[in-house]
Amino acid sequence: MNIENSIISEIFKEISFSKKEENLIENKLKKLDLKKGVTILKADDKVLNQYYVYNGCLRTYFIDKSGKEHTLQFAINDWWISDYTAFFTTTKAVMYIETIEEATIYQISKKSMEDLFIEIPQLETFFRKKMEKAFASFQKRILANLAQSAKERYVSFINTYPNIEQTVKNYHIASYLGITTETLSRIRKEMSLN
Amino acid sequence: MNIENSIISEIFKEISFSKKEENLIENKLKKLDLKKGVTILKADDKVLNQYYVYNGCLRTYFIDKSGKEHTLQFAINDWWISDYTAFFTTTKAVMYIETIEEATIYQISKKSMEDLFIEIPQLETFFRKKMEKAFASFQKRILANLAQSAKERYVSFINTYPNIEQTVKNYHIASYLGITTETLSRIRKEMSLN
DNA sequence: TGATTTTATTGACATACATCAATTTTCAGC
DNA sequence: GCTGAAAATTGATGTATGTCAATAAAATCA
Repeated sequence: MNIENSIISEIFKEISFSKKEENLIENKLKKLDLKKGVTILKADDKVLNQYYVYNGCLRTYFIDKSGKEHTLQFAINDWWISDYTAFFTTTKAVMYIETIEEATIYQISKKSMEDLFIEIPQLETFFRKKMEKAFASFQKRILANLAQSAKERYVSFINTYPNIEQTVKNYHIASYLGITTETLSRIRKEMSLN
Repeated sequence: MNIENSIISEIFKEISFSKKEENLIENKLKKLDLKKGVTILKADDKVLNQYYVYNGCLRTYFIDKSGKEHTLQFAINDWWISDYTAFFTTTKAVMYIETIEEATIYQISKKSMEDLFIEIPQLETFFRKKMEKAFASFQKRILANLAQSAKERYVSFINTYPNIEQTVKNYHIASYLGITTETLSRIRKEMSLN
């Protein structure tokens, strides 16, 4: 088993492929080694790819009309990342994607995915299930925004991503939670007192 | 073509089925005629089904620990509705679903869907694409909550659902936008002055 | 290691929105 | 059309979080 095949079985660990299928997939994946602070997608770009994070950390963010950044998602090992709205609807990106630390990712194009879905139907099921999970986590996030205070959201954030504070800046977390860095700082202080 | 088949071609209008396939689907769908104010799903219920809204209006909402309701979604003609997080993960509901006005809906179970996906692969594609759209609208909603004021969110709400104000109560809209009815009332007043 | 830049913290004050209580308006059922 | 209940509005006031400015701490790099 060569390196690429072991990656394939790592990415799609739920599925076992024939040698032929593995080769098919292998030809569609492109490995990218990225330094910290690299932007791989900008607003208005065409969104042709999604990315599998092998290691490192990336984030997607949105810049609103007043110039403020809002983090939609962090992606670490074994997560998929893209501007999915644009990716699915074949419209232009509204999001930016950047590496927060050095990262190795695998790129796959929409076209390749559609081809693969025809050749290997289990892949469609695989991505449908990934989508279902991502959908569920977005739902949870919407409910959290509606029902919880900034402090409560911060607490569930650090429970959900226990090690992420070593990697990401406070202003990334604040922009994910929908608060300012000052407010986050005050919440952290208050928590450290109790 | 009997009544049921015309419903099937209405629900799955993008797909053309063989007679045999139509019969397969027909046997999995159950029609429900519901009065206004009927709850079809409660928190802690097992979520075995999703529902296609033929007409009328429903909403899914969440009750937080302080007893407040938060509307996640409205569903009108040609929308699918369920507590998807629970539906996908086969866990218990956290959401409630109720009719806001008289409605006709079609129920399909998770088990039936899985069976149908094997028999009719285009159905898996159909639902994957529905899921992608729903995912995109959730993403939009998260970004709106992060980036927009209550007034801006209200304006985009009435643009997205232009006729819904005739059907739903202000407190439904407020609970969808994450504000109180009083604040919504003040926003409406302010808008009527300009 | 020290210099410089980036990030985080703190304080004073502003503001959007919530809360509570009192009306007013709308709606449903008779 | 009348009556009571539900929904919406309004006013007074409270609070969580934002904004702006200053400083402190941490990270980067020559």
